Amino acid sequence: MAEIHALPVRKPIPMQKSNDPCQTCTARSLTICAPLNTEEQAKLSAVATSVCLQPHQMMFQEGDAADHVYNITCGSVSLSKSMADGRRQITGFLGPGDFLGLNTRDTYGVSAETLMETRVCRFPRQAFRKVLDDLPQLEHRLLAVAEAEVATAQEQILLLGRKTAMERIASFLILQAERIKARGMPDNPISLPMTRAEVADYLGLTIETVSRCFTKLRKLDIIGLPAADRVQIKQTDRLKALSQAA
Amino acid sequence: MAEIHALPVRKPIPMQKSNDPCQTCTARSLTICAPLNTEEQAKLSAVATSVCLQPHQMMFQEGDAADHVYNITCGSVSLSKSMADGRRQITGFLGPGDFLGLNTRDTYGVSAETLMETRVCRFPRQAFRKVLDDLPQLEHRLLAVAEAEVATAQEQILLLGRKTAMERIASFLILQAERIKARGMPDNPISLPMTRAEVADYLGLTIETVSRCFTKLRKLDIIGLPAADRVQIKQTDRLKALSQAA
DNA sequence: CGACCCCTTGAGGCTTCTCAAAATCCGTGG
DNA sequence: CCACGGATTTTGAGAAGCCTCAAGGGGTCG
Repeated sequence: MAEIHALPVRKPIPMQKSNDPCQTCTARSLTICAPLNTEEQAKLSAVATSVCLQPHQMMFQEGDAADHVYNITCGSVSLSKSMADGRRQITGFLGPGDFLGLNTRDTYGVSAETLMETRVCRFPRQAFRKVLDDLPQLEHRLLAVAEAEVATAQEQILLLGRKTAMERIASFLILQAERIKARGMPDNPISLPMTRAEVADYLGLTIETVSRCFTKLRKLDIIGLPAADRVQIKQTDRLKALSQAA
Repeated sequence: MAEIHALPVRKPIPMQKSNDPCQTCTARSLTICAPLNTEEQAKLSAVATSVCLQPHQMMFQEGDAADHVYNITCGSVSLSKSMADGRRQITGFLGPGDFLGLNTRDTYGVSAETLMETRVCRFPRQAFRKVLDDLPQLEHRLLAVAEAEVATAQEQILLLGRKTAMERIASFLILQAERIKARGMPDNPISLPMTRAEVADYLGLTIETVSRCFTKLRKLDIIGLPAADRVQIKQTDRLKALSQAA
C-alpha cells in the first residue's frame, strides 16, 4: 500500500501570543461542558494563556513532550496519528469547548492541527494539575468529558471496522449536522471546516471515494452541494437509513 | 453486505452471587491501576459485591440501564457494539484490574460479554459515585484510567482506518504479547482467550481473513501455532516490521 | 462413534484503492 | 475585468485486497 495521498509537510510554527481576539471569533469565556463557577474561573484563568492560531498550524505532534493542556475557545482542530510511510488517520475533530492534551503519559499520543483560525486557552501541565488537585468538582467534570470521549471513540471504531464507504459518509454527515446544531450554529446547509482529504483520513477512505459518495448522494437528491465545503441535507430520513444500510 | 458471520444468540443470564472463588482464579484483591490504600479499600468494599460469571455470559447490553460499575478481578471480557443487521465490532478486550461500565450517560454504550469464567467486583452506580465524591484521589486515578482508554482507542482507530489485514494481525499479536507479559502471565507461547470470530470482530476483518493471516505467518516461520488458541512468537522483529509495513 | 463447533482452505466476486486526467475554484497580478 | 497558476475536487478505467460462499479437517463431548 502506497501513501494515501500527498501529505502537506507543515513544520510546527511557534505559537504567537496575542491579546487581540481572532477577528472571526466572537469572545467566549472558558467553558468545560458547563460554565465554570467564579472560583474555578479565577483559579484557571490565573494559569491560562489565551493564544490565537493560524489555519493549518501544528499545535503539537505525536511523541512531543506533553507540556500543555488546551481548551478551544473557537475554531476547529484535528487530532491524528500517522504511520512511518505517511498513512494518516484522523482520530477526531474538536471544536469550541473541547479539551486537548489531556493525557497521563509525558508525551502526546496524537498530533493536533488547526483546521482554521483557532483561539485556545493554554495551561501549563503542572499548573493545570495543581488547580485540579484544588478543585475536585472540576476533576469530576473532566472525568465525564473523558468518558464521553471514550464513547465517541467506540462509535468511530464501529464505523471504521464495520461500515461501508457510503455508510461512513452518511454517518459522518449526520454527526456533523448534530454537532453543529448542538452548538447553535447555522445548520442546513452546514459548512464543513475540513477538506475532502481530512474527511477521508477521518473515515478511513481515500479522497476519491469520499468525492464519489458525495456525488452519489447529490444525484440521489439526498444532499445538496452549493459549494465543496457546504452540505445541505435534503432528506434526513434517507440519509439516516443509509448510515446503517447493509 | 450480509452478516459478518453467524452471531451466537446469547440471552442475558441473571448473574449469580457466589462466595466460592472461581476455581480457575487465584484470589486477587481489588485494584485500580495501583493497589488501593486501606481507607479506599474499606469504603469500596463496603458497597461491592463479588460475582462469578460463566464463559460467554452477557454482563449488560448496549442500551441497558447503566446501573452498575464493574472491576475485573480475573478473567476476560469483550466490549462490543452491534448494528441492526448483525454486524458486530468489538471495541476492546478487558482483563484483571480493568473497569467497565464507567460512563456518564444512564445507558451503557457497549455490550459486555465474558470470554471465559470471570470474577468481578460489582458496585451499584449510585454508591460508587458517593464513594468517589468522598475520595478525590480515587477519582484522580479513574481519570488517568479513562485517559489511557482514550489513547488505546485512538490506536485502534488507526489500525482499523489505515492498516491492512496482515498489519492488523501483526499489531494485535504484539499488543497481546505485551499485555500478557505486563500482567506477569506466561508469554511465548501466549494463550488467546478469544476465538477467531472474536479476533475478526475486533480487527474489522472476517474469520477467514484472520485464519489466512495466521497461516501465512506460520508458513513464514514468524509464529508457531501449537494449538488454535496458542501463539508462539518466533521472530518478534519481523512481526513488528509487518505491523506497519506498507 | 457421531454430532457439533471451530478452524482452515479454496474459488470467485465486489467494494474500494490506485493511477491518471479533466474540471472547478480562488487568489494574484496584469 | 480577465488571464494565469496552484490547489482542490471530480470523474474514469483498471487493479487489488478482502469478503462471500462453499467444502473439508480436527478437536471435544456426549
